[in-house]
Amino acid sequence: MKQEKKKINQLQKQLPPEEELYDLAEVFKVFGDSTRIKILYALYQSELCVADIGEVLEMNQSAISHQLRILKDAKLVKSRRAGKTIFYSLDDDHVAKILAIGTEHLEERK
Amino acid sequence: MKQEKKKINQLQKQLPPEEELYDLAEVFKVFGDSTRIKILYALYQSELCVADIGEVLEMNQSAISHQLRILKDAKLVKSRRAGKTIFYSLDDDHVAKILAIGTEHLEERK
DNA sequence: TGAACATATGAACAATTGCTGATATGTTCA
DNA sequence: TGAACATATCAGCAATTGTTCATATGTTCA
Repeated sequence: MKQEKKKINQLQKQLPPEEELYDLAEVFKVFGDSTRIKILYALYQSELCVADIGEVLEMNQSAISHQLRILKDAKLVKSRRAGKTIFYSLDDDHVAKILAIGTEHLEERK
Repeated sequence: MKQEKKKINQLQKQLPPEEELYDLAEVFKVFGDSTRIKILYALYQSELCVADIGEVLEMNQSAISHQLRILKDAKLVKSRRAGKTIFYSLDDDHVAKILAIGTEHLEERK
């Protein structure tokens, strides 16, 4: 009993802080939607404006805009304005890495 | 215009197949919940039974069981029975890798 | 300035999700 | 076998999420 409690306590202490785990889950949540995954893959090929992404995914402008906002808040994409148009691109190379490992996992479990 | 259409078409073709992208999103969705992230981190330290996980996370048995089912379906954890008890552990090393890269991403965007 | 265009945002709705409490399944051992 | 224990599953609820439609914001150029 005593030993058991001790073990539980040890494990609890070894967990990263609550807030960090929460943030980590938040990042993955952003990857956890196929529309956003598609956007990320499209941007992996090339910088694109909102309208183009919409055409590639065959979805309306508003839906894309909403998802881009979420991706941007998560720092997965960045944007630059060129006149009326806003171009989006991947923010850092972690994005590609995460996609790659996810794919690897899928491959292996086949 | 013609060029534009062509570019869109190219991008569409370069995207991985719909189903693959969907599956990829499904995997990340599993990582996208803090309860499951906690379970994965706990299991990263040591193989654990359902009751112990419940104590570490301070959550009831039913909730843990449900999440373990989801993790198992996604092949992120595996289980072995020892009498009445069922021990869970991480299924493959991708899990740890994915957690690590996620954390890296969080670090850098601070 | 104001019309045209590109994008962002807000409200609303349907669908999905995580948790709870109750109960079912499976295992041990007296 | 049956009581005790460990885990799994089910139904139901509250909360969250993705999309749509309507509208707002921001930019260009005549």
